[in-house]
Amino acid sequence: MTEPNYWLMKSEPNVYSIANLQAEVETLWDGIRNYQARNYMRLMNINDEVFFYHSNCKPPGIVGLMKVVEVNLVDPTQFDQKSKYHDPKSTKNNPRWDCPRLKYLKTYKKILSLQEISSLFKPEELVLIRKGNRLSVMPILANIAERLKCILEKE
DNA sequence: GCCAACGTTGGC
DNA sequence: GCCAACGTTGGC
Repeated sequence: MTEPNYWLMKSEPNVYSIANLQAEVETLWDGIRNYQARNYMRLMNINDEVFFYHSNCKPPGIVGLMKVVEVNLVDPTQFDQKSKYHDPKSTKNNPRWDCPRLKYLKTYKKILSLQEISSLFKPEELVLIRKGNRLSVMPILANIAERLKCILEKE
């Protein structure tokens, strides 16, 4: 089995932050409208671990850890006419968008900034630091995930 | 605000 | 299927 067990997901903290997740404990990771990101979410398994990345803030970086608790749930926002994620082409019988439910595990004491990540890893090791990467969900190889956790958990 | 790197749309 | 035009993400 070469299926990935670790992931990284981006969110803008002014929209949904690690503190919001900590307060909620669990959340449906809805609103993803990119097919590649959706397809990665479809590969997720229960108990996979997910790094929480704050984007579009200063500094951007990894701030916490989550766990997958449910997979392949229909994203309800696609049917919500008031939602910015409403998709008129999606039907109840054939929904286009689905998502996992994620559970809060921890907030790291210190953010691991994109700048630090870029200095510690090579672009071929992490999709995140490849130039122009716009994916909001991406797989992390197990050995890279272990290195990330080591760095994040010390101090 | 700029721009790189895609993704999406729609005419043909 | 091609491709031009346009939209989006997100770091800087």
